[in-house]
Amino acid sequence: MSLTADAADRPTLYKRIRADIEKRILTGEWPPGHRIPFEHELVARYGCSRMTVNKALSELAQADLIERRRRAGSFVRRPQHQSAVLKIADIRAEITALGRSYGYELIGRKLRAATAADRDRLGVKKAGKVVAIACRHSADNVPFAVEDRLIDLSSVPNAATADFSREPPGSWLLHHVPSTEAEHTISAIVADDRTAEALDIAVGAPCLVIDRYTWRSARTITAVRLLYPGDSHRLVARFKGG
Amino acid sequence: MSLTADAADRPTLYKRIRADIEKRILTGEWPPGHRIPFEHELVARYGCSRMTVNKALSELAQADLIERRRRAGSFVRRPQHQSAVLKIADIRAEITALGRSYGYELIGRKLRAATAADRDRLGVKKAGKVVAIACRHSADNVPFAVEDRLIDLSSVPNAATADFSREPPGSWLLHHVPSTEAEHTISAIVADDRTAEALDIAVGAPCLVIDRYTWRSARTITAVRLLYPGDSHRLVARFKGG
DNA sequence: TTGACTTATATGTCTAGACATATAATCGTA
DNA sequence: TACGATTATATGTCTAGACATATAAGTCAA
Repeated sequence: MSLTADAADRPTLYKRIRADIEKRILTGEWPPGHRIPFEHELVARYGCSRMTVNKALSELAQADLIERRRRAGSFVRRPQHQSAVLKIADIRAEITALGRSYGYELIGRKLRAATAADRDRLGVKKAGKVVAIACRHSADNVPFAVEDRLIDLSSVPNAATADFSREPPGSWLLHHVPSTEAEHTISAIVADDRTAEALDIAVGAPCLVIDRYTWRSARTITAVRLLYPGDSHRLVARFKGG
Repeated sequence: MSLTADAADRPTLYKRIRADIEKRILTGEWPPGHRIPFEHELVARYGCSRMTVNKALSELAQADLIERRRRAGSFVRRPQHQSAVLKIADIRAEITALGRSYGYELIGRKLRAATAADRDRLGVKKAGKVVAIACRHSADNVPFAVEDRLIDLSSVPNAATADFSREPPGSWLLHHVPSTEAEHTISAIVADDRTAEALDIAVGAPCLVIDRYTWRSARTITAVRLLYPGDSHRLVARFKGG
């Protein structure tokens, strides 16, 4: 009765159930640890089948807002201790998203047998060939970031002949290597002579550093270090809920 | 037949379907844009009901791995342009997770009517009272981060009388204010005299800066700036899939 | 008190249907 | 050719059941 009669064009039922519960959690009405009603109670309250409330609760569980325990019930999870999520975008996308013009410039490219330092950076043990690339990204013709990259040719042989003078290696890899996993490390340094010159900032000025290490099913692909002027560049992360 | 007879103790069917598809996407066998089999085809292939394959596909859609379009089918989504997720943990948790001892020290606390600068920092227009707190976190008795925080008392009146000499304001807020939203900005600066002294580093040394602005349903709660020694502290972000 | 066994129950998964709905494709018409 | 109406179809949601399974709680004996 409540389904078609007075529903008008509200969201679907399971979404409304999910939103109802989410709201109570987010407002603190149901604090962490609180047991939310059993499925059969929600079935009675909303006058629907169990599959419908189950779908709502499953999605809340997937979003880590609640924890479900057999025989015991479903419980509001305690917040993940002020954790947040930061999106590190592709540089070109980042710049164009700001409505600025993107510029790219290859500084240097070398093909060589991996040195001990290279192997260390890539986290591989065996010797092999690598491409080392240095390049610069700019926004509205102002240096935006300098990139220092190593690509493992044993994983990406095509990279040996790729033309990085026009296409940034990041974009190239994105289009030539299927989905990968990556680990980022963010830190801060002060600019040395070379960095200062490349970024057109003062020696000793602060720089934000992003080190990204990328692999694909246990095979190292690439290691890259990005340097941004620390006072002008900012990474923004938003966090919502639980 | 295939369910109980030869299944042994493999994962449940819908999970297996989801994993099968996910694998093909991640290995590149089904590249971005590829149309994955229709539900009724998967029903035939796995010999199950449509609800089962629907559950698998719905979860893949929720994870942004595929896009579902009515009448057209389900398609592999193109990767989210090298975006990543970074967890910014609570400092105490961060330190104890590293197996180091956590130390906390209140440097200063002031209750005052909000100055123009305070209001700007909190993003509020009306005048009101605020608490300004300066404190320091340490790991194994070595300075780990200095914190400079502003709490809006019109949103959190209790904070006026809270004892921040033993409990860090971050933990206190976590326990006294229900779920909030936050925005983080990460940048780099060089240490000035005061910062250098507080962190026991050299003047001019690089520092990682996290500015966090927290609100709750359109009400500002707190604004905090955390300064970390840039060469020793690192934020690590992992990225998987897509 | 402790440990082993039993039972009750909430969640987990699944089915074989149903109708709703957005939209790609087709067809007819101006 | 271009546009508007129609149709076919894949997904979206939902039902009223079913059995599986982990486990909290109760029971009983050592």
